[in-house]
Amino acid sequence: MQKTTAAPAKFTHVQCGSCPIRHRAVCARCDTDELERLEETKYYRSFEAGQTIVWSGDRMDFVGSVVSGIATLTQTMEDGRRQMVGLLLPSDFVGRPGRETAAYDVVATTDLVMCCFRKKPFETIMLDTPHVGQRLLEMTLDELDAAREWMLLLGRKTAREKIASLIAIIARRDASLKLQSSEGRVVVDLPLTREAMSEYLGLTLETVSRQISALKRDGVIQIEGKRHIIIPDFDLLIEEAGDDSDGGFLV
Amino acid sequence: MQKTTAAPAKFTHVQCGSCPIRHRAVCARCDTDELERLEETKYYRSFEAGQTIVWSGDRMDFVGSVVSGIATLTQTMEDGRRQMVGLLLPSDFVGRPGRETAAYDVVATTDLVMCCFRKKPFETIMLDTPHVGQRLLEMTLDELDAAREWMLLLGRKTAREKIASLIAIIARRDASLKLQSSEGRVVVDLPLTREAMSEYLGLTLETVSRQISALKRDGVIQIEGKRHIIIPDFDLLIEEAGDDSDGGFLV
DNA sequence: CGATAGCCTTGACGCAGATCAATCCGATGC
DNA sequence: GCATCGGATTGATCTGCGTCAAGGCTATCG
Repeated sequence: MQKTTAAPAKFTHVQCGSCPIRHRAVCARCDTDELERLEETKYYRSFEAGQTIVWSGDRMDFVGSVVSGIATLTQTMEDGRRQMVGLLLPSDFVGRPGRETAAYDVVATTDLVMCCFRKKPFETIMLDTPHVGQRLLEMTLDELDAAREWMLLLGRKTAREKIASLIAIIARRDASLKLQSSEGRVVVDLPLTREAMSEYLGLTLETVSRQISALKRDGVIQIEGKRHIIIPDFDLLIEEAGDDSDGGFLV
Repeated sequence: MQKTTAAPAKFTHVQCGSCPIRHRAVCARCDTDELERLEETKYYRSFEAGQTIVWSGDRMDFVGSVVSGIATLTQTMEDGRRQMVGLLLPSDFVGRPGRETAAYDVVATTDLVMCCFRKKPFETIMLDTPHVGQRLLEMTLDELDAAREWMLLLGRKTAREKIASLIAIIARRDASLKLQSSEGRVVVDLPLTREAMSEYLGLTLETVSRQISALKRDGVIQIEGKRHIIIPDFDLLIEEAGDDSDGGFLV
């Protein structure tokens, strides 16, 4: 057993880059064997596009993070109205330590790979290894900020603004993963169906479709096929989104 | 200097019952002097109804929790549209450790007392004293759940359902503080103006007013004055709220 | 090749909630 | 007493988005 000492090293103990554990790379305080214990319980799971990972209310005995693909968290009312409340892109975390059952439907909207830990051992590690909890707190605070931005969108934005916002959000997340902006012009592949977009935005899918057509007609975006979108002027899109958050492409 | 040992004791080191520190009561691992260091930086602040505590974007060098009164977090778009994104009742926490400036307008909607800590020392304590971070993680996860419930409300509920939901939410929070339910019949004092309610719900204040009148007309609620509400049958209110979450009065 | 299925688009129409405007009610001050 | 002011109510009208319905595009399969 050895202590890792001193300066932040470019060193990732856990190969999967998306886990909260990743943060160890800049933590000089944790024992290797604590992470090793966690490693033991780690496993990967794959899901097909459209597959439901857990239903709201069902037992959920793992936590984990998305390695590749897209998943969504969705709430459903008795009469079937659905609202997406979480969009999980690669590196996002799912699962609440300390909760037995899922609070939302978790659905893979594309083919998906997740990196999972069984919940019990994960909770133990969290208690023993402060920086894991600290990392998780950071991530949760980020989620909360995103949720609040999302609330503004749901409560006050028009359909057109909602669509523009969603495209911008995905473009930004996309770019922060695989840097590809070339001054103003940005390209995105929407990873969501029109229906999924409508569940994200609190609209119907017809309205989503109409507004996308409108943005296209007005030259704010160009479309190839159904999902491939070219944004000639990102600042213009941001303007359409009615966003007061700083308009830069990379925040 | 002494270690607190062994079993969870009914013991609150910090008199203010609302701090994240409160959790120490059931933590056997922290040094008293760590908390004492924190105590040193603790101070109380009072605000008058209507006073803005910080503006979005301004420097915010403290964190803290509400002791008494109500505060709100609100986002504003350039053209003035406003959406509330946080409702802070007694015991709720404000402020993100690690962030320099406020991300939202924080406004006292009633006379308010807050228990504050300067941010820097608080962050230090958080690093040194794991259970404080753990408690904060729990609280943040609760906030996130609340935000997601709120998103369902904003995205999919009708005006009538939104009003019923808000009344139920406040009644529940109220009751969990000062137990006062008497089987079915519940009494609440709304701590918000119609305008604040409209900012919470993503509606106009006229619609709020109309829907409250409608619920009154239909016997779902009774009203004395402007703000004092009697709910003859809480289950009926829950039904009006379209809530799938378990309908019990105390969750 | 045509048939089926999933996803998307477009049109016609109706309604929930926004907007604009007038009035009311209770508290506070002179 | 009356005037003022902030909050709340109520009415009349307008409109953005939902609803219902028809049809198009592309991929997959027989």
